[in-house]
Amino acid sequence: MTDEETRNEAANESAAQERERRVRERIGTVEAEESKAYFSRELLLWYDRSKRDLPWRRHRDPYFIWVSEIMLQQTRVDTVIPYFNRFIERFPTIRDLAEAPQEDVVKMWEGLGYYSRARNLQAAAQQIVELHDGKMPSEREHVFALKGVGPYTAGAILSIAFNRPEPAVDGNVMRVLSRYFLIEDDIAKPKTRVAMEKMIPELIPEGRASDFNQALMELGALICTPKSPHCLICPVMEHCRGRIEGMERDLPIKTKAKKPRPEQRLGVLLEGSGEHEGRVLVRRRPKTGLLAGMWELPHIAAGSGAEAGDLGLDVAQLEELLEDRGLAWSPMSPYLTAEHTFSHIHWTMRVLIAREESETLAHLAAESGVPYAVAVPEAAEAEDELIDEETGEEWRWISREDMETIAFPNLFLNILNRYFAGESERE
DNA sequence: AATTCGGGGCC
DNA sequence: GGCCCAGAATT
Repeated sequence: MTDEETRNEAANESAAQERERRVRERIGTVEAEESKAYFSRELLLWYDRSKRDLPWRRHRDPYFIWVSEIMLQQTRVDTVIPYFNRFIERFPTIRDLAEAPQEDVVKMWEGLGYYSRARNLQAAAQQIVELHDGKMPSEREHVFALKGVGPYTAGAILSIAFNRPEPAVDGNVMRVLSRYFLIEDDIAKPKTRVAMEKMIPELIPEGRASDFNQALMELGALICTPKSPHCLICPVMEHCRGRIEGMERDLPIKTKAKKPRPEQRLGVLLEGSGEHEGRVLVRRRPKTGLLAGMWELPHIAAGSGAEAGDLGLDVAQLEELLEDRGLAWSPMSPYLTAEHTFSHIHWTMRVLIAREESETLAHLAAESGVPYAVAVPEAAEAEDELIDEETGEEWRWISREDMETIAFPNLFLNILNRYFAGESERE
């Protein structure tokens, strides 16, 4: 074999390898394309026969879609359904929502959590009335400009209500995509969501954006569930790389959240007497921060640092809070202890109970040396309502009937409902 | 990019 | 008891 022949041979060889590489690449591409087309096709077929009958799916009213999507943020479908029905009954149109008192809107949200969602929802309704004649806009920038509407919700409204081929990537979608395409990026990172949003438009079949995005989430909710996905009945299991590689239980990859920091709180349920008979003292939280603007029983941060565990010091501090309001009361006794976990804080709430004493009785008791009248306010100007315009903090004596109009977070809602129901559970 | 916003259901 | 959920706003 001459040198030239050898070179030709080598050239042919490398050309053949090159052809084969291209063929493989093409097959890979074809497989990838078929895998995508298969995914979209089978997912839609499955959705058409399996979709749930949900209240907001009975009409394609952008207002209903919008309200449902806000409620569904970090919240399960089963939890949302009764809230959605009550909300739409109370506020049937965007204009009704825009014109309602804010307390009514928050009251309808009571127990759902993330209460800024309710305030933002109403603020956005007012935006829509002012800027869009009370009708939900269908342009991306206008939808995105609404308060409380981020990348997911904007995409959900545009695709579900207006059938626009926009991505609506939530936790469900990231879980499904990470398994089907075996994507090992950390879904806790924003850039992973952005990358997945880029994948969506080419997966959406022509004219089926609304159904496709809902189908993706429906699959995540019903089949491709977090812990043990139901691969055997999954409509796209044949080409799911996560399942094929045996990785379905390891995906998606998500860095762990920190656990909530513990906080001890000491609260008081003060029963009114005299003109406050049958009422209970409550306080409205500042309009920013945790549980902003919600009502609660008065409470303080208890035992931190060196004084941890010294209930006496905590009680003294709690009493000072009431004295500042010009109040007097009979001795406090343990009432109950409740736990409550937020996403970033864990409360252990000890609640004491006491009965209001009129100023006169308190004075008399003090003068006569009766031991249980523990506080005599110097400047007793106990008004029924005290409002701090600066912070939004407010105090009020409320009756059982007031429970129907002012909004409490679940922790206090449960305590007060039990109290007004007449149960007397003591520690 | 990290933290702050609730609450409940499930394993 | 940890994890997750049809996330957005703020820092």
